[in-house]
This record gives sequence, C-alpha cells and structure tokens, in this order.
Amino acid sequence: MDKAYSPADIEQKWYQTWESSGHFAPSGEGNPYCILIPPPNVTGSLHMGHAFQHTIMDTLIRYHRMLGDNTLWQTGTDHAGIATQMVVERMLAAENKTRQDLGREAFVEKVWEWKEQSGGTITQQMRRLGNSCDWSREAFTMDDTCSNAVQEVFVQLFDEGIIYRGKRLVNWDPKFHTAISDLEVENKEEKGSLWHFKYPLANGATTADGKDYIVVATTRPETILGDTAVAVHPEDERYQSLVGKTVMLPLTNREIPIVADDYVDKEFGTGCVKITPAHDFNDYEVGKRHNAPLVNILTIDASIRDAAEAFDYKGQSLCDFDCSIPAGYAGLDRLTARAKIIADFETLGLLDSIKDHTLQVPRGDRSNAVIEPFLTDQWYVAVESLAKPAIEAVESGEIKFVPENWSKTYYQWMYNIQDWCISRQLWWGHRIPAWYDQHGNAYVARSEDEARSKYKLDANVELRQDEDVLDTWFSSALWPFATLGWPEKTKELETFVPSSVLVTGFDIIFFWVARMIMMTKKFTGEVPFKEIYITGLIRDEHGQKMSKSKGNVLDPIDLIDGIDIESLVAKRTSGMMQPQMAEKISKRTRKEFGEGIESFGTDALRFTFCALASTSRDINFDLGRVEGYRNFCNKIWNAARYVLMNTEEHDCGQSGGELTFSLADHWIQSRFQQTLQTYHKQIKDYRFDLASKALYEFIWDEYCSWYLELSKPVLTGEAFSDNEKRGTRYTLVSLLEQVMRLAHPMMPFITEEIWQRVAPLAGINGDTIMTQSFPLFDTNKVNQSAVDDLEWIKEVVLGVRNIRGEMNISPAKSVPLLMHNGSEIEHQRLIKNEAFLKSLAKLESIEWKQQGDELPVSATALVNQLELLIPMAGLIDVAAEKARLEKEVERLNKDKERCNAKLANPAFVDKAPEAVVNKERQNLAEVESSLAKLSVQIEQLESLA
RNA sequence: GGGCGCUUAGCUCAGUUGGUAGAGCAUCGCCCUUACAAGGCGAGGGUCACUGGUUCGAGUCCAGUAGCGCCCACCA
Repeated sequence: MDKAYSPADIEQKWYQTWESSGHFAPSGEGNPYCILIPPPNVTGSLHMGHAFQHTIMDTLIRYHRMLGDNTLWQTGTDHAGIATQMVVERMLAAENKTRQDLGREAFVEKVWEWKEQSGGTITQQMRRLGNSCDWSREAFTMDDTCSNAVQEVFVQLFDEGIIYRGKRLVNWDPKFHTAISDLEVENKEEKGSLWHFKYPLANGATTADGKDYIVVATTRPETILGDTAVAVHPEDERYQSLVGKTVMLPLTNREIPIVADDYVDKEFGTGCVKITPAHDFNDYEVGKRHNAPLVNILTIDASIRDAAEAFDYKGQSLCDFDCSIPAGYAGLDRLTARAKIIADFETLGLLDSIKDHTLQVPRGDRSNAVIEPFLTDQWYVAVESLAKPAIEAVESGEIKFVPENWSKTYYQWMYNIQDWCISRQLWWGHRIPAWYDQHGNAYVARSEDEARSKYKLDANVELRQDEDVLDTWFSSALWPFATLGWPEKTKELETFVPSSVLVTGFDIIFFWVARMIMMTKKFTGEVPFKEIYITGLIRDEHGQKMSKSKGNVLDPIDLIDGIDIESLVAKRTSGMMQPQMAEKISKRTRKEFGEGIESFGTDALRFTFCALASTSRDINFDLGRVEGYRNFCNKIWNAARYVLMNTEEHDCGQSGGELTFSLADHWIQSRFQQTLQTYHKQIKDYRFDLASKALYEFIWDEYCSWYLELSKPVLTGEAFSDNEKRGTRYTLVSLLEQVMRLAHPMMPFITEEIWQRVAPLAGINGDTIMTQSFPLFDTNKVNQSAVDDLEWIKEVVLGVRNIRGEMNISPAKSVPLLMHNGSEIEHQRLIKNEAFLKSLAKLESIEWKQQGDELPVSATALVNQLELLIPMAGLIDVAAEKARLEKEVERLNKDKERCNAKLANPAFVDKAPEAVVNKERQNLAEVESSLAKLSVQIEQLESLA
C-alpha cells in the first residue's frame, strides 16, 4: 500500500465493479426499503445541494442494504419544462433563430436532441459520488410510463370535476409568454413611486369639501386605461356622498362608477382606489362584487393592445362596452405607456403628486420578468378535496416530518391552499389531453379517438388538440407511483408504496412534497413516504447563497478531483450575466484559494456532508472541514497499512488457533460496541452529524490513538505468548474489518478497498463489502471492567505525557516512574498491564511505593488519589516544575471554591438529589486531598531551591 | 401583517429528561519515535447576544429586548 491515501486510484474502479455487479437493484428479499430521488433537471449538472442530499440518501440506502432490507433507490430525472426550454431557446438565439422559426415539432425534436446530448452529465456525476441507485430503473418524467400516468391522472381528475378550465386572472410571464403558478412568483421589495392622479367627477358632482375631482393613488399608472370603477370605504365620511356617482376617467373619457367596498383602507393613500379588474387580483375581487367589467388592455408581451377587450365575470365578451384605447398608446411597452400616462395627466393638470414608495414587485422565478395579472383561459386543479387527506396524513402521524417543525410550514400552506394553475404556454412538456371543436368546446380523453367515442362526436367534427403543456410539477407530483409502473398493478407498486423516506430541501415542500402527498393519496390510497427528512440548504462558508453572480459556487466534482486556480477562476467568471463582476470575483477567488483546490476524494466530501448534516436550516459549507476529513481518510488508510503490515503472512487466528485477549483487546471491542449503539440510534434519528462524529472519534481517538499503540508492545514484546499475539492480531483485523463495514455507507470507496484486503485475514469471504451484513450492537460484547481498567491506564499515560510535554522531556528519553498512595485495585492494574504503561508512556521502569516509603524529589501528576512521580535527578527544571504545579493548584482551588460554595448553601444540600450532593462532597474531598499532595510537592521543590 | 429559525472559542459548528462548556480548522511549544508531518505529544483560548423569571442549580425551561436570516400574505 502507498504511504498516502490516493482516492483517484480506486474510486472509479470500484464504482464500475459495483454497477456491473447488479447489487444496486433490490435484492428481492427482506423488508422493503425505498427512497425516491428528487429528480434533478435532466439537462442540469450536479451542484452542492444535490451532492449533499444524494450523500444522505446513499448513506441510508447502503446502510439498509447491508441490514438485509429489500432496498430500492429509485432514480431518474425531470424534464423541467421552462428551465430546459429556456436553455434550448438560448442556444437557438445564438444562431439568431427563435422557436417559432422552427415550429413546434422541430423545436421539441431539438429539445430531445439536447436531452440526449447533455442528459448524461448529471447521472455521470452522481456515479462519481458513489450513488448506488438502481440505474436499471432510471426514469424520466417524459418517458412513456410517466406520460401514460400523467394522461391517466389528468383524465380521471377531469372526469371527477377536479380539473377544470376557466377564464381568470393568472400570473402571466410576459417574457416567456406563459401562465405560471402562484409558487413560481417571487415577490421582491423594490423602490417605486405612488402616483396621485385627479379623476374629475362627472355630471357636476362635488366632494364634501367642494372639489370637482377625487384623487386616486396608484403604483401602476398604465393600468388606468383598464379602470372600470373607483372604490372608497363605505364608512369613509369624505366620500360617502359620492358613492353611486361617477367619475370621468381621463384620457379614455369613460364614465366609471364610484363604489363602496370595505376592501379599501381609509388610512392608505387618499382612501380612493382605482379598480382595474383585469390587471390586479384584488381589483378582480372588488370588481366582481360590483360587476365592473374586466377590461384587458395588455398583449401577451405586456404592451398596450391596439384595441382593449371587455369581459364579464363568466368570461363572456362584452362587445358593447366602450373601452377603446386612446390615440398614441397602442403598441407601447407598459413602462413607456406608464411614462406617457404620467406626462399626459400632467399636461391635463390632473397629476396631483408623486410620492416615493417601496412596493412588492412580482417577478417570475425563472425569467425574473415583472409578472402581470392577465386574463386568460387556463386549466386548474381544484385542490381542496385533495388537500384534506394530505393534511390528515401528516396530522395523524402517518407521515412524519424530520425535523418535526417543518410540519407547521406544511400546514400553513395547506390550510390556505389555492387552486393550482397547471397549464403552461410552452412547447416542452406533457401536452394537455384535451381537444376542441370549432366552437371551443373542450373534450378530455386519452387520445383524439377516445375523445370522439367518449363524447360521441361525429367523424366529421374537426378536433384540434390543446396547444398547452402541463406544469412540470404536475408530472413530478406523480413520481412516487408513476416510476413504479402505475396505473398497471405492478409488483414494485405493491412493494415500494409507500416509500420509506423522502430526503429533500424545504424550498420544495410546496412545489413538490405537498403535491406528491395529494396525488399519491388520491391515486393509490397510500401515502408516498412515511418520513420526510428535510435537509438544510448548502451555503458558502459565510452563509451566503452559492450563486453564479456572487462567484462563490463550488462544484462538488472539483472538491473530489481538485482544480487549479486558473481553471477555477475561468469557471467562475465565464458566461456571467454581469461581466463587470468578473474582476472582483477573480480577485476574491485567487485570494481565497491560492493555488487552487486540492483533490480531496469522494469519501472525504461525503463524510463532510454527513458531518455537516445537523438540524439547522442553513448549512455553511466550510472547506476546512473537507480537508480535515480528507486527513481522516488518510488516517484510516494508514491504520489499515499498519494492521496489514502486522497481520499479513501471520496467523491471525482466522483458521482456529487459540486466542488470548489482552485488556486492550477487550477494551476496544467494548468501545466498538458502544460506538455501534450510538451510530444506529443517530441514523434512526437522521442525525448524520452525530453518527459521523461517533465514527470519527472511535476510529481516530480510540482505535488509532490508543488501540494501535497498545497493540505494539504485544506484537513486539517477548513477554507475550503466541496466543496473546494471535489474540491481538485477531482483534486488529477483526475490528478493522468491522469498522470498514460500519464506515461503508458514508465512505464507500476507501472502505471497499481496505475491506478487500483485510476481510480474508478476518476469515471473511465475499465479492464486495456493499452486500456484507452491517455490524449490530451486542450488549454481551461490552466488558465494563475492561473499559474501567483501560481508562485508568489512559489517565496514567496522560499524566506522564503532561509532565513530559510541560517539562520539555524529549519523547525519545525513557524515564522511571514511581506510583505512590495507590489503591489495591490500581496495584493489580499495574501488575497486569505494566507493559502497556511502559510502552505508551515510554517508561524505563515502574515502581510501586507503599505509604511511608522514602520518595525522591520528583515531578508529580495525580490520577485521583494515586501520585505519579518522575524523579527529577538532574533532568528537570525545578522552577518549571514548580510553575506547573502552581498552575494546577490554582485550577484546583477554583474547583474547591465552587464546591464549597455549593455545599455551604443549605438549599442545595436540602433540595438537590442526594446523588448530586454526594458527588459534590466527593469532589470536594478529592480536590482537597489533591491540593494537600501538591502543596507537599511544592514545599519539597522549594527546599531544593 | 402572519409564521419559522438563528445568535456558544479567531472561523465553521455540536451540546440529546436542567447538574462543573465540546469538536474540526486556526494559534503557541516540543518532536521526522519504522501506520500516518494529510502525523504525534503537550498547551492556550468562551461573563454560551442582552434583560428578567422559574429552580438548590439555566447554554439547556419561560417571558421580553436587540441583531441577523428565511417562508407565506391582496394594502392601491
């Protein structure tokens, strides 16, 4: 074995072996255990969030596979409607083409080509991470099985009246020319103005204070062209007399009513609100109550139409309603129109005032364009009947959120859930299975033929399929059962619904989690998963969101393979939306990374993710941690090297020789069991941070730092018998082999590599560690007296090391040790374990001194009542030793004060549990005794000086 | 406006029925001792954001304050 662990040498090799072995597929035996991957965008690439969540999922999957469960990690990718279409349109734009140039069919063909070409990127990257998902079942949300499920669900929901079509206001994205759902709108606070305009009262009416106009305030002056009412609060005394009267809407010369509606806030603005039902969600509701017509003034680009259209609230066109667009406005972009409106009002003397105002601006989450409420025909899911069972599933505990608190977020949304707009005016996605006749009547069926027979349509009725596609999340919502073959009654459906746990981020609880619960409940009667483990979101080390524009993105593959600084800078500064940031990002990147990023390997990265997976909602990714865990991998590697060097070509008892176990052997076995107990518990609680910590501490602090050192005197010492040597060799290989199995789910590669070499020495045969059984906790293997005895040895060794360290005694120099004032138990421990003490503390001799024996001047350490004495005989600096002891005295005095204060408090002695009080008394006694001993030592040193 | 979360060592974070504060990285000192310098040994470093309450005892429970952050929501 090489002296340093080199992950690049082994990772790819093992992954290929595993994948071709077929072990990623369910074994068909044992309890079902299933995780559904949140399908990443098929044309995307792996980011830190994926890598994190996939690590968690793979750890669970490997763990359960080794526990003997029938384990399925259902993998696949999402067609990601808007995102993917955007990418391909951008590529076309580079050739000065639009999708319209190609036409629908050719464009969709192009997207499929792009999918074929780039669709493998993320799945290849997942392989680099070691993900053991069942690739043979890899699904895609646009493949035949999924499409079939989508169609089936749509038709069934339509037939039940849960899916309906309606003309309503939707969130319209004027850049992509499509409707989007409420969830895809991000409200951002932006600075704007509140314009105050005068609306002249019609027919000679006047306000209470004699004015012939009222003032309305608006943040969107361009919508004035669509105003069909002005609203005031019914109890607003300023305007009460005007209710029922009219104003003459400037520019359009349309007479519109003043209505009373308690939606209006008297305190805000002027207390008069212009009502534009076709371009504002609130105004729609107000307008509906007062039957104010809907006047649509915008085109799909959010420019002013040539001619406005008026509708009533049933979607019927109001041909007679006069809503002509004033001259000079047609075709203007909404912002240009806004400026013109303001200018025209000013010219007319109707601009009252302009005030600064911050407002919530709705923007599309993909396009970042300002979203317009827009009157269109769309398909909706009436979610109420679906939401109820979905809420109950969580309330009853059938589905459990981890951490539990996220259920509150879930409820909050579910209790207020709105109908879901599912149609999108895109080309890439599931085409809506609806056909229209010439009159616009819609027929929903699985195919045109079925539509004809289902609705008894004559053969000569011309039918045209709906042009729209479904929201991507519609097909994602079916993921838990569509991927398993629904609506066919497959064995997989039977076995793996509900799945065991969903691992995902809180950012898609509404988009995805809630909708999966609704749809899966509806169509299978089961919940989609029993637990939902919500992970934190990965941020950079200062808590900033990783983003291209901030230039702080880390690519998980770069952490695995390493990257030089020039490539990293190039990656971070290429293709920027704001090229002027490149300089700054380059500078910061160079400062932060110097030469670049080292290669840490997959296992180190995976272990880091596990170690960072605490319950917090944001996870700051600290590169220092990866480095630390890379070192951990190296530690494991070298421990294995040591074990193999001392066991290969030796009898390790694997074929039956007699074994005698040392105290150290019993101890490490016991500590391993305790580690197992912790690990199992923490994994059950999804505390990967604590599980990984238990693993780390056992391997580094116990197995390496103590046990391997304790094995040295046994293996090399002449005083040890063959049986004892064999016992220790057996323990070395057996523990290492078990530890590799324990660590495998988190660190699959290094554990496989080492296991392959060590397993035969432990008498175990198998093709791969990934199908070996996972070690289970066995209380019978815990030997508490061995643990106690070894703790004593550790304390003695630490005491001597402290003296050595502080007194600057060379680690190469052997020293004699005297033990004084020890108990009989300690004497026995010494007799049995002298070799361990001598070896670990580098002692030339150990002498047991009785009470009253003469003692030389020494450096001293205390282990409870036992005094450890290293005779000073010319090798120790008296002043330094005195200073060291005084520091100790100071520390003990503080303890003593605290103990005294507590015990002097009668309330403490009376009310605290007896055990606590006794413990405090015992502490005090020990501290006092220690202090007494130290003061004797100090006096002795002073007498020398 | 409603809901949620965070504040512990220089940095990134643990702290599980309340019982004398922990890790990694960073810092300081000594060591290339044949598993490992990506290492070993030793050391230093914290009024647990603030205020009050409950309690014999609070990082931990309760109330409030400040700062930071997230989500939802129709104030023109």
